Amino acid sequence: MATKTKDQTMPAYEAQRLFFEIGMEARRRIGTALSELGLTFPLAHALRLLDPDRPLPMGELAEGLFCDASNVTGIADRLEARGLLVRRAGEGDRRVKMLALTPAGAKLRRRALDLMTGPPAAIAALPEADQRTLRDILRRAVELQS
Amino acid sequence: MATKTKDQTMPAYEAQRLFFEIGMEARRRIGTALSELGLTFPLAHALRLLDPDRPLPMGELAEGLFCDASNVTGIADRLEARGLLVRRAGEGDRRVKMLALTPAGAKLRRRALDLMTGPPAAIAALPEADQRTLRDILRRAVELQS
DNA sequence: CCAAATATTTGAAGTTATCAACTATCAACG
DNA sequence: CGTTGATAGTTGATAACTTCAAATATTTGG
Repeated sequence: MATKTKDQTMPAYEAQRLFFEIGMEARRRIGTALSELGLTFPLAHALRLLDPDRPLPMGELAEGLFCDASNVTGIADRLEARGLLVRRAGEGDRRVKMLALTPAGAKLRRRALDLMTGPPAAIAALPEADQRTLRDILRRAVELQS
Repeated sequence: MATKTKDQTMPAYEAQRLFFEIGMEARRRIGTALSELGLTFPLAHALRLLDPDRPLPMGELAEGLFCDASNVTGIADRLEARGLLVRRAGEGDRRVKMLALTPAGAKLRRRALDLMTGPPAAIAALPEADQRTLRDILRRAVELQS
């Protein structure tokens, strides 16, 4: 009978490899497009997490970015220097500073989001039936991992 | 009749969004695992592109990493300092330097590759039929984009 | 009130990135 | 030949990103 050694030809492995490849390509493409907006990945991810209608404490942004709080200081500095957000005192607790997008920030965020989640790369080329199937499978994958 | 505004509920868009989400999660997971090997993404990608059996000119590594040649100098420096590769003179053309993995480099490369393409994340949790379908669709996506 | 905990900032150090300038080598043409 | 121009790699400057440790300001709880 078959030994339990997971040989690398199993569908999961090839799927993962393809996933990796497509992801790398997408990352390159998005990175190039972002740099044309004057954005880097960290700045773009910060914008992504900043809801234009709901200021976010810096600490929560650090959580969302999975990075040290001290890192967020610099990121907020750069975004603030470009007029994309303002630091506001937290109500009730003057230790916290809320990051609030300016109109310019909200506008740039919209453009960055469109780049990041918008025009599908390899996926757009697929026939619609495949797109639907892919969506369904990825939905299941996301549910299962959580 | 339907206006041609691509509404964001089309399967391609949601599939792309899910793809993005799964990719981000995978990147975090892999980044953490790589750091336990003392590797960063650039170093790991460099290792990935270095075939243990075929030394690579530094310029070609720069192409593969989509970065400036001067960047590769530093990356090669760090890998060389750790005994993972050696610079060898190119045969015939003494301008080029070939990067050749040492046995230690080849060993660490294997471990990094296993992390990067190995244990599938969300995908492993899927039923095998889904994995097969996913693989087939991603294959088509890769073919179509090239 | 005082001590401990929390939110943010600062400073040091290392990695990554790009650009421009430099060195060394090669290739080719007259 | 020998100069001229291209090519491979390095170096130095500058900037962003990252983490850690230390400092500051504020809050919370005993």
